[in-house]
Amino acid sequence: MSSEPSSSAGTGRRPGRLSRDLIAETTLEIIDEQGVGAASMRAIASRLGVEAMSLYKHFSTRDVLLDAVVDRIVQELDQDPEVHRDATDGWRDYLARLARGVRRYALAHPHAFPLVTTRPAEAPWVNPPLRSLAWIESMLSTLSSEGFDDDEVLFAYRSFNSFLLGYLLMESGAHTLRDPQEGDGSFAPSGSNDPVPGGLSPTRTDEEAAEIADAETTAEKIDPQDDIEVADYPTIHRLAAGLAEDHFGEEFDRALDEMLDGIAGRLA
Amino acid sequence: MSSEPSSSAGTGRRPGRLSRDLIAETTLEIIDEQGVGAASMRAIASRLGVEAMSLYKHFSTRDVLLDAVVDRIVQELDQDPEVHRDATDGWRDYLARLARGVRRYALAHPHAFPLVTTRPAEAPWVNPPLRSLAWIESMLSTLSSEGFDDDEVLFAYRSFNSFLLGYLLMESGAHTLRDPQEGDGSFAPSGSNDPVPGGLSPTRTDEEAAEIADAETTAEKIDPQDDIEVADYPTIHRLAAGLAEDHFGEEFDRALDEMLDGIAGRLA
DNA sequence: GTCGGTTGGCTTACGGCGTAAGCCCTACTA
DNA sequence: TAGTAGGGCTTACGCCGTAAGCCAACCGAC
Repeated sequence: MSSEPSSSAGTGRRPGRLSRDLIAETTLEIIDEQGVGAASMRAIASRLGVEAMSLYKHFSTRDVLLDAVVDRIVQELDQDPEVHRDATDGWRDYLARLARGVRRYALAHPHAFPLVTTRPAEAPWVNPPLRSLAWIESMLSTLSSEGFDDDEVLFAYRSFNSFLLGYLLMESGAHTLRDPQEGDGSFAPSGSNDPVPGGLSPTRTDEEAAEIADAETTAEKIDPQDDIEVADYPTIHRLAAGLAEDHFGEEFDRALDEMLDGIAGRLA
Repeated sequence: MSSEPSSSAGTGRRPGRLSRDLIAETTLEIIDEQGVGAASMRAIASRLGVEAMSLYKHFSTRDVLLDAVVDRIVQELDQDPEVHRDATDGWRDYLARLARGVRRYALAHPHAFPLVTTRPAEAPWVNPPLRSLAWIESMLSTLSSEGFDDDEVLFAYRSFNSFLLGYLLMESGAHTLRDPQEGDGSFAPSGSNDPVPGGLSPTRTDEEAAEIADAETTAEKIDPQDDIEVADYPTIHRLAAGLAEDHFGEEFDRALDEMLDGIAGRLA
């Protein structure tokens, strides 16, 4: 008696409430808020006020659903007014706009970005972070029509992908840290010959791999840089402040420019 | 009566058989063969001839075990004779050797590499693919002693990380594809407005995110490039052969060189 | 030699997961 | 108005990570 906004009475079972889009959107919400691991079929269904098995009427498998979430993220490029579908202002402008669009969606969904980057592709050249045949086609044909020969197109494609992949994974990774936990804040030595005293180590964080801690409220407690053994890692300690600083914004544009220079330099 | 090499009889329960190292090594074996998702506590234990709960005497949690696996991979750098711990032949040689060492371990463990790249870090600057305080210290202090000022060290550190991350994720991703499945080989349109007919879609592949199909024997069946709608993606179709080609080896060295040029160009 | 403690296995059990199978109400179509 | 298909629900299975506790084998002290 309280919640049905639309037509006839409705026992709460009205068909058609669910749809692929609605499910994928809700899943993305959960991932953004609590990480990939929290997006279980039961959790997604429950947020939709529905039983888990109902989702299977729309997605044959959780993997397929996650693929749809990835698609949904990538498709944010279609809505991005800054991103152009063709090179009206030259290939450089086209690629720069595309790159900034990708960065925008990567930063909008830091918990989901590892999904975009690591989910296995259907073919070896359907690369993250584009991951959509339509956008790949757009990029290849645009460069082609800008006078790139085939080798140059392929070189640009691979440069573009690996640059964005690396930069954005680094940047989004820096924002989604492991849960720092309460008690001892010491790190595992990890690099050298570690005898490992006992069972000191972090806690939960993720499940399979790309799952990332909730973080939400972290970001302050991470700085006790005196936790690190100063004697063992003097340079890290000296540069700690610089390492923690976030120049990603400015540096991205500069690095992007250099990557584009590299492409330009390869043109005949 | 058959398998005990060492001391007294042994009912098969002799303590000390298990160790952190042995467990981590076995886990890495399973991951290399069958992907991260296959490395369940029960599966690992069973390969060791032991019950799952016994592993918890050595690792408090599966996550901690996976961290140890990542450490183990990164520590392959320590054994790599091509990688030097200091810049006896200059910083360029040092970084190039380090980069090639990282590439070596990335390609040696393509199923595990996404784990290295996406596992949340303890601090925002403990970046993949180095992920070890000892190696980070080594790199920072080496560059420092080579005359880099602090800003230059940090710039080099970030360039190095993001370059390797992007390039190697692209390369290892190209080798670990989704299971192509038997029946219809058509892709999901994914990019444009896809109405999506029914439930056609791939099968199993992964679990959380970084899990990747077993692949082992794939790599042949991936080429039916006529599956792609030629009309919709003419440029992809035209470039399909080039896209499928693998120049990663040569291109890595060239791209690495350019990245190092970029660092050199930033020096005062 | 015996004996207590510690170590490193094992057993049991719980709740959550993805999902196969099948039911049944509702809404649309003829 | 009957028939049908779609979209929910229920039940159940086998796997997962792991908490709790048990017990044999070893080890150092007497």
